[in-house]
Amino acid sequence: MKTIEEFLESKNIRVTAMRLLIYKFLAEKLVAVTLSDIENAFEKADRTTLYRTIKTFEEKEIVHQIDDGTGITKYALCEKGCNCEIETDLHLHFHCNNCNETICLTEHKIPQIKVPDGFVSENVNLVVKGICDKCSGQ
Amino acid sequence: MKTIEEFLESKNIRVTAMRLLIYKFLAEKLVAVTLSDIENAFEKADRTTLYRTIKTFEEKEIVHQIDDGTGITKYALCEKGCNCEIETDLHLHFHCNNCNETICLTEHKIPQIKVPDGFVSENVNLVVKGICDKCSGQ
DNA sequence: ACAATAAATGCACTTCCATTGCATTGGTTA
DNA sequence: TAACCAATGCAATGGAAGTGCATTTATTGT
Repeated sequence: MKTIEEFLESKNIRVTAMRLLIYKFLAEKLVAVTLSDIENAFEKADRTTLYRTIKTFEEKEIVHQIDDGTGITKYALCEKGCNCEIETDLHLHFHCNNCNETICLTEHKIPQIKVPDGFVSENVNLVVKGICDKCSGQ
Repeated sequence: MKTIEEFLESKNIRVTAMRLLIYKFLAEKLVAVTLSDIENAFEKADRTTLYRTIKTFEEKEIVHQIDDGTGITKYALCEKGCNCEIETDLHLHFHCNNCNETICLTEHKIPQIKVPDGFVSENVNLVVKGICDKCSGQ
């Protein structure tokens, strides 16, 4: 078990206090978060720093971006099993219409999608919307 | 074969010059368009009018909205076979990373997606990204 | 045909998120 | 320790979505 510091360094990400905090915040969250979510969690930090930190994490492939159709970009840590750097690795995101949370269903792989002749598929974005387990249990 | 006027009236949409123009514009396009696309096509018209016209078309279910992950909402006319008013009717959208166009693949239905226990699926958004037939033929 | 009514349009404005430029701070390295 | 480069913070911009209100246009009833 590596420390977070070691992990970040192994990904060529310089370790700073802010980055550690943001990484921990993402790690605690089980759902994808927006920039504003992070902003609200760290009122002291500047929005730009958070933005650029996330972008750095994205470039270094420890975070991936999720477009769940709410119009606001969300981000989540890549987990074991998430090979989002491999374009053909496709997993599912679930957006709850009730609590508005978006969850990575890393273990749910997407079936191969057929496209018409002449089309080349490089990437697939699949978002299922509905009611999540927490909300449906109410 | 109904005229456009008759068609709009059958959907309880009042016919105006602007609406006819916008409808024809959408009908000519084989791809989904953004509000800005429409705006550029009709420089005389106000953006608000275009915006509200599209919203009206959407409400009356002759246009559907597409979220292709570019961050900009696109719209396309519903075609025969597109029953987008039925939430379980799901068809595929293809976004070309080369020409940036988004196409409705109405005839390609989405396979049933399994979600974990406790999750209720109401709606699915599936966008395949890659290279379209026109661009791949180059 | 005309007045009353309702819908459509146009203009101005606001909000929200994403993104960039630039100056400053802070950490690394020669 | 000086020089350098990356990270941070502040300010500002841009783009898209959405709203309020006044005006124009169309519809309806008398």
